[in-house]
Amino acid sequence: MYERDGREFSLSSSMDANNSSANMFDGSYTPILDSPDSDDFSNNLINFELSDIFEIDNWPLQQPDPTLVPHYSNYAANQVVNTRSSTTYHEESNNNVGNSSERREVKDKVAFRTLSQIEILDDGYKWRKYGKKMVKNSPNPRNYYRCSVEGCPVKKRVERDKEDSRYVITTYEGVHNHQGPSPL
DNA sequence: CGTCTTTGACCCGCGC
DNA sequence: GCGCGGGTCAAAGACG
Repeated sequence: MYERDGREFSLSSSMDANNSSANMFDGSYTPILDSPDSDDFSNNLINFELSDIFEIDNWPLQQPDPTLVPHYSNYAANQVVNTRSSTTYHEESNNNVGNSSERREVKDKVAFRTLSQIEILDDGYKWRKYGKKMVKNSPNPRNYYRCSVEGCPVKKRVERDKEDSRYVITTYEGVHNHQGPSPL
């Protein structure tokens, strides 16, 4: 359970969709629209709003392309990554050691900061959690997920913004090597 | 019974 | 070399 503003609510993964107590989320999905332009695509909002794409470390900060916002709001990570890959930061493996360079050639990273009360935002892919760490200078843990599809290199990190825990920061790394957000 | 989560241990890079 | 912080592994447990 997660507590905020005196209320408490549960954190759910897509795996919990058949949880009989699903209606504990009543009222939690209300989109918060802080941009008047967002009305056009507010119907696409599921249970969060993309607030911005933000700079991590020394990534170049880019303004979100307004035409892509509907994609963002659907949290279709593959579309976002693919769309931005040509202009976005590419991590290069300068430290190639031996033959380890194959899996580390170029990775696309994209980070979202979303206003959401739940942390596990269903982006259509199936994720397997493989780690959880407390991060320094933040009261919130960071969760590590890998795409469940065998051989798919995509990972994501999910944590709450230490500055404002109403926000969830999700960082995707890599590109799915399989089709479709519903591989199973 | 297979799949996924949990959680402490382990690894590794980096700064001192 | 050592400690710290971030990321990952993997055994054990939970769960459907």
